Amino acid sequence: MAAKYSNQSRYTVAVDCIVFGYDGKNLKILLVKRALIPLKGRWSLMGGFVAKNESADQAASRILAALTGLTNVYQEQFYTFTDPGRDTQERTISIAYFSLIDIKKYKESISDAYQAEWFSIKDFPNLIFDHQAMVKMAKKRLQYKATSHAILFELLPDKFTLPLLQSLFEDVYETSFDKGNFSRKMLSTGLLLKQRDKDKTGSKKGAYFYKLDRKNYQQNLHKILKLVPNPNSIL
Amino acid sequence: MAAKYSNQSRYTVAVDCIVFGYDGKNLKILLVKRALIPLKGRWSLMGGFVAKNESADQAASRILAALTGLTNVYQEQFYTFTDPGRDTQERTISIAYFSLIDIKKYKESISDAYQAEWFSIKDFPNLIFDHQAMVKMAKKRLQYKATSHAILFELLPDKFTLPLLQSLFEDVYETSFDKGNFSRKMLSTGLLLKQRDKDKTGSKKGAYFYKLDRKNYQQNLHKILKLVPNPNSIL
DNA sequence: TCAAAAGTGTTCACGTTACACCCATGA
DNA sequence: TCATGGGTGTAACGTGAACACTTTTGA
Repeated sequence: MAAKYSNQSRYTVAVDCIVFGYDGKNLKILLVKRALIPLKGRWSLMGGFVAKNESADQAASRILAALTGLTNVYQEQFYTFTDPGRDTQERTISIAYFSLIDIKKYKESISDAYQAEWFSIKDFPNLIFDHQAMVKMAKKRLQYKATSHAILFELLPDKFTLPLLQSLFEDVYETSFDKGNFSRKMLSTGLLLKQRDKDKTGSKKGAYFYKLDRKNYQQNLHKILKLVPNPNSIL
Repeated sequence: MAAKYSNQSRYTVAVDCIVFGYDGKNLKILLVKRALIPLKGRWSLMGGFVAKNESADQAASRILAALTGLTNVYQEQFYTFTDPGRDTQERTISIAYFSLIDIKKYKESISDAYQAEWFSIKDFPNLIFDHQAMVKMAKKRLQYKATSHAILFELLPDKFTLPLLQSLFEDVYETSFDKGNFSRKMLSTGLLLKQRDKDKTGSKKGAYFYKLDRKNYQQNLHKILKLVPNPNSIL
């Protein structure tokens, strides 16, 4: 075995996940009741420690899969929280991730091992440690990233309508957009494939379903800037 | 003393700094010869361990100050590297920061304790561990951030000319801009204060110096999107 | 037939681009 | 005086915002 760095402190390293979902009306986050001492039973983000032979990315995937049953989920590391006193039990570094999942898929594959619940991002309970700050930052990052990257689609079902997409954007940016301009802009990206069928639950006329064109998705991602109208006034 | 989390692994936590500078011609990074076993003497990023009673931000400031003598420097945490095998000595998490400094101020206050040298971002030696990946990612983040935030000014002296500013942007984005459009866009931000004197080293006519309006800087930051012409084709 | 939501068309204002042009000055 | 880089003017173009208009269909 190799020698170690001498005289250096070592800390536990955790991963915490802000799991975003969208129920058609509100942007939501998934919270769990903490299973560990201290603060056992309090609401917190889903998290866990980074094990010996895995990276933080792998830990985040493992933890999300344990909670939701889902794999191949959009996840992004966005900030590492290191305040010496942030965890009252012992010094712990936390690498924070946010995840975007289709809330319906979650319901199909939920694990009951954790007491998990969805809360509106606008109204959720007090969280332990610095988890409140994590949520706040995650939302900002999501807003920032989504101005120039087509990631919000990850929150929707495979088939979705333009009005639904618009209401998602409106909720994420807490504003409203002109429907005509919104639909033209989205369609101009070339990322959407129009389906033959319509969703008739929202109106009498019905709105066409669209699917994300996953083939061109990766290639077109870099072309898409300014998906959001008026980002200047928002961010 | 509080109880600890049992059965969890603990790792050393380091900070690595990508220090950017601009000499008037090329974007540069500051590298040092590693002082520690293993790989002692090889080129690497400036780094160090996060001590018991400091945050990673504080560690990054401390480490940068030790190397450059500079405080109050623009620094930004951008990614945490966690691959289990990234450090060959023992498992170490590294929180990476990039810093933007005025290369001339550095020369005034350099510490000789480290064997440090500036290298062009386009041509620098092989680095230890995953430091190569860190530099690559830092450059991308710098490009990304600077499209919408006036941070590149941190690389320039207090007084600078528009042609110099333009050549900096051109070097960062590896492209060229129309000088007329560039100057109008920069001036339209309201961030630049025209000085009475000119820089005559670059031309016979001379170019006016400008200063950053630090008073309105913070207030205007959020208003400025798309400082870079044609970001679509670049990023 | 009418209300309500989906979707289309059109105008106007503005910002960006490309490029021509003028300016200042040291050699 | 002329070459050189600094700086200004401007017409053409494209895009986004606003809003009026048409379409569809269940009640």
